[in-house]
Amino acid sequence: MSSSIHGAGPPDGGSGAAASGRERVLDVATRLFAALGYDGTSTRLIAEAAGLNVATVAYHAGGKRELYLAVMERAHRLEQEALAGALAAFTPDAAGVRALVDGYLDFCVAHPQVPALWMHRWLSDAADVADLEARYARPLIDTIIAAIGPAVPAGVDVEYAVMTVIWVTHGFGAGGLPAAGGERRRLDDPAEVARFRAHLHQLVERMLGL
Amino acid sequence: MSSSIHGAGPPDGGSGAAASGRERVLDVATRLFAALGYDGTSTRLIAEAAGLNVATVAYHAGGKRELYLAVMERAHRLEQEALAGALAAFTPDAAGVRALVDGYLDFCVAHPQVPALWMHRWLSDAADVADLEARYARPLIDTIIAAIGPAVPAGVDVEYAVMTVIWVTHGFGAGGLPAAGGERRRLDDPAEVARFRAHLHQLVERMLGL
DNA sequence: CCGCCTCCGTCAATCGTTTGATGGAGAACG
DNA sequence: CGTTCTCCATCAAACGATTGACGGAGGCGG
Repeated sequence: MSSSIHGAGPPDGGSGAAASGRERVLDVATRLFAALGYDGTSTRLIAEAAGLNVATVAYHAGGKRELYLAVMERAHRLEQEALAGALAAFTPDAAGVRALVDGYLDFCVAHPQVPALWMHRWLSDAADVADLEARYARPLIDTIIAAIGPAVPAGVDVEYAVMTVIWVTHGFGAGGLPAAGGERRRLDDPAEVARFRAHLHQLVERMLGL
Repeated sequence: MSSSIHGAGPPDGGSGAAASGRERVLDVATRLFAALGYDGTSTRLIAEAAGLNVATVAYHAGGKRELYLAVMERAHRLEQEALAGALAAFTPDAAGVRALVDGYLDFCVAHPQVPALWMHRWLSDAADVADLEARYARPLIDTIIAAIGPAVPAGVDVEYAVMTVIWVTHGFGAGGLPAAGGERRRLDDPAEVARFRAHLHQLVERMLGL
């Protein structure tokens, strides 16, 4: 009976309005889920961070699980669009691969929650999360493989090569380089990003023999 | 003490060893924390899986947080000892680096919870976890850097090169290669491990120019 | 007897969710 | 015009369930 609430739902289709209502809930939830994980984030915390009541969050999101899946879905779609844009100008040579890798790193810098969300999903065994992976992550990987295939010489495992770039980029984006004092150097430090970018360039070039 | 920690003991692959008391609690908690994360694991679930009462778990472990830190500490020490053993026979050349990488992958195969525990720690911002990282993870990284330094040519970022191997290996160990159906191919599939090993060999050789 | 281990019962706190009610923005109607 | 009615978004309060933790009692080998 209560699930009809989501069906009638927020009519805020136009993205012109300021972040309010469901949009604000989604934004706050994205940040919290990325930082604390699913189990570590409570609906009350989301509500408090959004300046709303617990019931209002449930009203807009339909429930914690639905909210989490909506957050993941939006993040994946964002990533998908960024990749599509980068692939539109792709050429199967060294420069093209470098631009593609650069684009993905830029995307992670612009949307720092994505690597963390992906990593949390990575550690989950839930069925609905696996479904999300089959519908978004796997096609994304396949798209990249199909595109860069012509630029990769024989003898290289293209699938694991793509996964290598993703794993390394997400490792840096979500965790960063652990420094001596216990702090981390990651996406919010431009100098560190530049250093990692140089490493990533060299890594991809040598891995693919370009 | 800690006889089962050393390599001579059971490879803790999964068959419930008949350890009792604190040892059993630690084993069960390791498996659950790795699979479900800290927030996703309840003390009652640990107790049930260990065939003990909730209060008994608390008696042996002192509390959930202490139990988690003890699990992490033991896992890190395990890793540290494995690394020390591998570094004892290390030679600063291509064969030595390959053997080192092989040894770490073997360790992750023998102790499949470690990559997942690492990844969960990677995503945490807790102070005691950061302390754990400063006391174990960072020294481990530094040890590897100091050892392989002579084998790495100029122009390669040794720190990120080491992190690359760790990120990729843990990415494969904890998450695996996402297949089309939503399932994953990871450490429990020997054929997939062999395929990943080949990729890892090639990756390290080319990355380091060996 | 004591010391170690285990369990039962219970606690306050927090979890995700639901309910009933409130105020406001429009549409419908007179 | 004013009045009435209907949504929509929000809230305070409470629900049952579960969380981590604790005190105290019982068993048991010494």
